Amino acid sequence: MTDWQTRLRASGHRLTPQRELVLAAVEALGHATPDEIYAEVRTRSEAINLSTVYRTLELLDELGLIRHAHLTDRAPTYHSAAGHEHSHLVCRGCHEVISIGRESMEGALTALAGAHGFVPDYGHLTVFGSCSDCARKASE
Amino acid sequence: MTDWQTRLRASGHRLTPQRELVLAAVEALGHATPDEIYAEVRTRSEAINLSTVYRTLELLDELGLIRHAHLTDRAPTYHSAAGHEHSHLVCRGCHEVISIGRESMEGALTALAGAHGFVPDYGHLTVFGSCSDCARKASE
DNA sequence: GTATTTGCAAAGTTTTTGCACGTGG
DNA sequence: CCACGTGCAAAAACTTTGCAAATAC
Repeated sequence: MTDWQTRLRASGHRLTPQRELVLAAVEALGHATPDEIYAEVRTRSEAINLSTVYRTLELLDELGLIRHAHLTDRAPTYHSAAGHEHSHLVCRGCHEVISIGRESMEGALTALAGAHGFVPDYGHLTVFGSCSDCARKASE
Repeated sequence: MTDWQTRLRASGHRLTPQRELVLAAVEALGHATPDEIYAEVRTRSEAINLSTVYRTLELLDELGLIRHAHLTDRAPTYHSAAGHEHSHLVCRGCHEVISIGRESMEGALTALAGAHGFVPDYGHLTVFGSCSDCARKASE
């Protein structure tokens, strides 16, 4: 039995095809909105509804099997929690997304956060700004 | 003529009572959602519509007269750009908001961001996590 | 068998848009 | 005057919810 199956059962939830499909779609897509995940699942099977996608994402997020971050000012995006935990730098100009390993971001923020007794959620952290190209264009 | 009036005119926009009211409400409220700003303005005058609040907030944000950040997973909140630029630490447990001066956050992130040629928007940055109280409760 | 989960449809929330009227410069 | 801005109402985008039928275990 794989880890996600174990975790679902251990928390008193059931293994359903829909949950497996949603989890697979999130892992396949990298960073995706609920709508994109729904579309991806639909290409593989008709057997799912958008509300189920929302409910499933919420559940998988609670269980820590996936994570979400806010890569735009609007929709949340979900990604696998299987890989390394990471933060994001997002360019407002070109929407480039740079992933930063947790260790790097933790190294940068630990002292500041610690001074306030605060424990950051690195996997959820998104820093908006400008990438080098867009910063250069803006200053010209 | 005050600064905000100058900036509006200089960018080819007009001085209207609605814009003055929205700006005053944002400065009075600290951190507020569009809805809260609308409610605040309504207590002072009937002469405004919710769509105008949205359009005005967008304009004032573009002009740099106000700023917005995401203090919850949902609604954006607007605040004055007149005070010192700052980032936020937000506790997921109790929703406490800790403001961090730009200099402190910049000190923490400069090296990391610079390594990627990235220029962070400190005034928009929100770090979610747990405050000391909630972190302690969670670990018990 | 039965408690959980899903599909469906409907409603809720938040934000945007088109257009005629109003108004600042 | 007249281009810009506003109110209004409608729609769009996104998410949640109630309930009966389906299903994991």
